[in-house]
Amino acid sequence: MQKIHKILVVDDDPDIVEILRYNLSLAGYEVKSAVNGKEAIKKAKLFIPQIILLDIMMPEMNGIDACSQIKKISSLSNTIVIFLSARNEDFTQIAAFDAGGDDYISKPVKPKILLKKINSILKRMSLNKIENHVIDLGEIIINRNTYSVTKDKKNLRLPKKEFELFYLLASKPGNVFTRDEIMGKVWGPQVIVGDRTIDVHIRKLREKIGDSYFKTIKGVGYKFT
Amino acid sequence: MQKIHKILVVDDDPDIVEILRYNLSLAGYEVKSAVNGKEAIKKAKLFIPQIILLDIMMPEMNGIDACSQIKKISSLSNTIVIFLSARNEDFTQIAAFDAGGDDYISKPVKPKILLKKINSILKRMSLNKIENHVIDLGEIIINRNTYSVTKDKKNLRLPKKEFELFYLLASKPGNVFTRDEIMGKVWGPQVIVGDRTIDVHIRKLREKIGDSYFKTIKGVGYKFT
DNA sequence: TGCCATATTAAGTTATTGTTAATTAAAACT
DNA sequence: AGTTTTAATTAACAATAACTTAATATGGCA
Repeated sequence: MQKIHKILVVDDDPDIVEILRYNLSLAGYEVKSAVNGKEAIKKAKLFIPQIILLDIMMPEMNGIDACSQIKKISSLSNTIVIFLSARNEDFTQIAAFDAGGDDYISKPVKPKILLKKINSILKRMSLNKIENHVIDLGEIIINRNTYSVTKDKKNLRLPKKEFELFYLLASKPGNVFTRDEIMGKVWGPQVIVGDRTIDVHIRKLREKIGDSYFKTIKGVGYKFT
Repeated sequence: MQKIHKILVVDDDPDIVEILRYNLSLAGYEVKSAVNGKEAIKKAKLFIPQIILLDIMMPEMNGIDACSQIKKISSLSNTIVIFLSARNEDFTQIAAFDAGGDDYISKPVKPKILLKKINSILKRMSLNKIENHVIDLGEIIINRNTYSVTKDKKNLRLPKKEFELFYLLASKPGNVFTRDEIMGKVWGPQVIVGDRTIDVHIRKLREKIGDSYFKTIKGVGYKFT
């Protein structure tokens, strides 16, 4: 699964933008650019990059102010801001971090090292996501890739909704999921179904997996143990 | 819930270790140190720090080899390695990233900037974790995620209102909550119930948790101690 | 001592969930 | 496309757990 990562390069110096664009594109990234803070914010909102490389000294709006704004945008909460700047005074660097910046690299930028750094950041970001869609609880194994549940070495097939519900509950054993949470995650934010729908699905799970695994917390929700 | 983060400082120069230890400790981190790669691996396994600050040139085992080893240890999969080195050649930096390093900072290290950087890394790391609504009072643990109360290692289940009431009182041990406050927070601003209702719930808590924990302040309210 | 706030118990009430079966919707097969 | 099969949802009612209240008792404090 080779995901194409997106990078927004922000610098008022077209030469630097070009150098970065060239190197990053060559490395397989999707690159867009902006020439000042204002434009950066506008483009970031649309582009939703994983990484923003942000110069500090720019006309219209400087990088630090831009970063402060960007960090407030919820759709960009997973975006990393890396400052690139020739200004190496301590106070500038500190201001950069205070504005919510994730890293600070001094110019001149060495493309090879920048690439390594970006690579390591992206690696770490995707590590945090659960790649493995398998929940192994010893006697019960839930496999999302095959949509199957194995209990005591016997395989059983669950219909979609039942599976999703089971998968959700089993993702955090012991944790209570409210009906609203379940509704939102299994049925989606739009769908509205009757009150008893969840109950019935729980009932089927209790039938198939075992009564004792599913606990009702009245007035709150359900949990799997 | 102010979590104490752990940092392992690895450098063969005792002066540098001292400077870092001083600054990091002052900033509230728990610091341990090692003088070479071998020792670093051994201590990291036991200490499980969030961050390892790793010098490159050291006797016994250099930082790059140490990092390679560390990155293979599954209990340290959430640990970030930041290289600190005076060797600023490109190939050393690249080797550092290839060894799985997460960042590279050139010496001399400026403590203030290092702290900012560590701060930003930790902030990003803890963003991924779910908030834990847990009140830990030693012998009693109240967990809102699981809606369960553990007393003397025994688990007991409380119905919703009882749980909410207990959770509220235990959120500030020793603090008196007026009946109005309790009403508002447990029952909500709309709901109006009789005066005895609270008493009854307190009674049930005293039954289940222990008489002595719940003190009545006549004419005022209740407190948990 | 007598008042008033709180305790206690049990009974009554409500809210929430469980269950079964029937209905509708969606897939899977000819 | 039409039929069969399977899944999802809803409806109706039952069961139960949780909550509230009423009635009465207790206890602290002026």
